[in-house]
Amino acid sequence: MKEFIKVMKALSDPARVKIMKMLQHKTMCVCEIQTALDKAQSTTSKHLKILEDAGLITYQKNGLWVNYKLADGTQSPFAASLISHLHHWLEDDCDIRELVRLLPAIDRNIILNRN
Amino acid sequence: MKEFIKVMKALSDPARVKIMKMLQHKTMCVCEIQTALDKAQSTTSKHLKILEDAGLITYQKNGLWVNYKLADGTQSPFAASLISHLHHWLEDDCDIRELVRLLPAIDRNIILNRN
DNA sequence: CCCATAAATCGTTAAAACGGAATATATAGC
DNA sequence: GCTATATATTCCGTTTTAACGATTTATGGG
Repeated sequence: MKEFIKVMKALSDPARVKIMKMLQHKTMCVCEIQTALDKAQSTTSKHLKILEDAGLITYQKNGLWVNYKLADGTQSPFAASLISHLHHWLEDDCDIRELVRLLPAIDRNIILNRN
Repeated sequence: MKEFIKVMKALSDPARVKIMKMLQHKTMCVCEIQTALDKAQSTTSKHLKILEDAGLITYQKNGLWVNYKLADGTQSPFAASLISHLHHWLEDDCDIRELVRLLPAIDRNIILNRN
């Protein structure tokens, strides 16, 4: 039950759902996600931790960057099921469409003014 | 998005999940649900309203009684999907098993000391 | 070793959620 | 219309959640 509640709670916040939908399209680092959500860095980091604790996302460190991606669902059958449903859910949601449209422009090198 | 969040939030509370799992076995009135959950009447009533707003349950009035049952999911595709998954999810959860085991003994007439 | 920097954690505040007691509403029986 | 009663709503205290700024941690480069 606790595991189930954890997954549901994780997906009960619009910002976290947006993160899931973005990661469906590409792996992203914290600063990219932060930019896309237009939230503080600490806030973004906390959302990511909640999703990770629920088994919905995983990360891979690469130097200073931490790259987040969708989990494969092996940690939790509930997470697995919801990850796969989310792939087709909210595809025509207005906010999500706009977010996805802007995704290609969100790049760590552009955000941090580098080439 | 709002509709999706509403469904997820509704299923983010153990008491509400328990209600869903009980209604999977039988239609129940508020006082029966209240007894099973061991919560105050107002608390129970509020949980039911949240589930109903999310399109997860419906009710039918019969005199003074209000009989709640699982929704058919026509109101929301998210609700529909989660209702059907819940049927097999948490079947071996300890608390749920115990709750279901006690279900046959939970009857409005017994609760209210009649017959 | 020191500096720069991406991300995580801590401290605090405001808003929302959960709980129960008390009250209001609605229906059945007389 | 009056009473009894099952449920809904209101009020209020407590806990949880989300947000941000500030600080800490961890890694790479000089």
